[in-house]
Amino acid sequence: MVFTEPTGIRQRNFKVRDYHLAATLDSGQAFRWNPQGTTWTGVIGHRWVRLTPTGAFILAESSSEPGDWHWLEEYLQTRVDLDFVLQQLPSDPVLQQALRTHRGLRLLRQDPWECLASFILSSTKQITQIKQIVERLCRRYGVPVRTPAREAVIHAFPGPDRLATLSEPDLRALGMGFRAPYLLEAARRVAAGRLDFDQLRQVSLDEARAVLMDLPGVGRKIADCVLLFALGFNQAFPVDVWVLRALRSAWFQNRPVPLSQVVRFAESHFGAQGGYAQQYLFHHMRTQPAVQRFGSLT
DNA sequence: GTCCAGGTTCACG
DNA sequence: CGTGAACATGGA
Repeated sequence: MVFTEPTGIRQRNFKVRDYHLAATLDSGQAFRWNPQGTTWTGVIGHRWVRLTPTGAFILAESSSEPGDWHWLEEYLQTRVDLDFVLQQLPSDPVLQQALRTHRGLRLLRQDPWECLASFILSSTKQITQIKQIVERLCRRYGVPVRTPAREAVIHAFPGPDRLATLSEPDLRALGMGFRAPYLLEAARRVAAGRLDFDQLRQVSLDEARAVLMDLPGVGRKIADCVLLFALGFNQAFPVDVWVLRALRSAWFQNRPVPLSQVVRFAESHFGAQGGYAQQYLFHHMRTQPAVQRFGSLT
């Protein structure tokens, strides 16, 4: 069912099962979604998008010609059978607690360039600050996106070709500090075709990770974020400070285990769909008061 | 004013 | 190879 409103907005209802839109869009995977009540507004590619969960559906609105809407199903991963995925995860009580609490949280499938650039900017930044700096970058260097009447102007994420023309001072002027040269080099490498995301999808996890980690400012954690949130490597398990805390606390009895050992453990222990486990644990750590995070276990 | 943030790099021992 | 400090900036 597709129809057009007088304002030029195209709408479509997507039937979904087990889809927690708020948790998905607000769990630190993507940084450009803003809530107004239960409605979320953002940009996917060059399209303004508004999403509203309504029972068994997600109402999607776009101001640009949406075509068959496949781009949105791909982004939201609405076709993924969540039960099939989650049943592959270990039965550890702590993990199961997080799965129950945030049932319906999904991994998105984002644009690799936007994902890489955003996470280069994420290092030692709070999520609110990451959103701010990404927004500043889009407003300054992204092209305006077609928006419905009365809606605020919004910009697409600037492509690598655009950022590659800038200088380090240009980027530092946006307040990204020591991350500026990292972002610039990434943009240049992608713009020049020396980093090809389509190629990364064809190789093994280890090979793709090595290519990403060859970028300055991209270590294991940021590489795993891109592998998981954009390239479809569901085994990738980014370990940041929050997930590190969760793992040390629940799987290592709070012993000061080295980060490298925790990382090694995580990827083998959580298996082929470990990335989903990681995202549930991360969101759980960030949303639950410390005392009730893991039920009676801590 | 202090502490810390979805880390990475580099210089040590 | 494991550890610790430096790196910019600003929110809480």
